[in-house]
Amino acid sequence: MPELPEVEHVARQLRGELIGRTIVAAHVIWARSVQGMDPLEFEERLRGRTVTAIGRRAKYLLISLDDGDALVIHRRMSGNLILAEKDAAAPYTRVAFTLDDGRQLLYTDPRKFGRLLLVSEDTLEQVFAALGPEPLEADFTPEVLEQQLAGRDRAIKALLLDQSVVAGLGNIYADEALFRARIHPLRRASTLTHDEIAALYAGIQGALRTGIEHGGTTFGRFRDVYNEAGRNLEHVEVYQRTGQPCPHCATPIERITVAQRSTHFCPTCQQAHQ
DNA sequence: CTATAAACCTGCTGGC
DNA sequence: TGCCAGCAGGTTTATA
Repeated sequence: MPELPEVEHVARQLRGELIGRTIVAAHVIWARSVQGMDPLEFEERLRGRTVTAIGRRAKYLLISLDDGDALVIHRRMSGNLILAEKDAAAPYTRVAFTLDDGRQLLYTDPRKFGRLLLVSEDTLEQVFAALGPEPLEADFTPEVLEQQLAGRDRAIKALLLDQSVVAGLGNIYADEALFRARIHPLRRASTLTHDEIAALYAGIQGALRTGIEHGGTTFGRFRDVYNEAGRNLEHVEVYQRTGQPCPHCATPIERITVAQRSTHFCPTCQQAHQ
């Protein structure tokens, strides 16, 4: 669920709420939500730490701490970070942090797929080693995208979901980016023209920026730090709009399966062969 | 390199 | 109304 825009939105909210706050206590309720460390050690190392910065890499949220460690959170399918009052409870809370102002930061996750890691700053590089370029950073250019796709013979939709090709796209924004670029999701990457890749580049950035602008896309469970849904669903053009008219040509949107993921596209605007 | 399946989990939806 | 199969935004690992 949380793709780059949803993580970015929450990162921006937390930046205003968490920097300078001290974690008075951490409480792990579902042990497997903590990766690579005993939950007791996780709780101990977090106690008394002050938040110095909030960052994001791909779909990972980073909470930097005053001892040089970073709390890294990947919410996978159903994780949410919610700010709550002192004694408030949220359903499916897996890890709870008590802050020095009395409030709590609750990690909720019905499906238990999400993971929290506590790592030293110099270990971060390893955690992110397999990630491709950050699509909204200045060093991501159409040329970089072209290079990432060069010689690849897979369906373009599958490659957009591959975090080592471009980091941060998920099923929603991959479909949206392809629609914006008018590229059929099953096109082999190696058949894309220079111009099509340029259009795809613009589509990726446009879809992500629109998502961030509207506080992320809530389809199902995504909530922000204030437990509010994202507003981007009404700005989505093809995702989950099977049978509805294409916003560009009114042809009904179709749904197929690509790389085992539901995929939505306009059969008129996104032709299999240009 | 590519493709596919399964695993990790629970909740929701649609069909009967 | 009740039950059950199938599906869900992600990633990793195994197998072919």
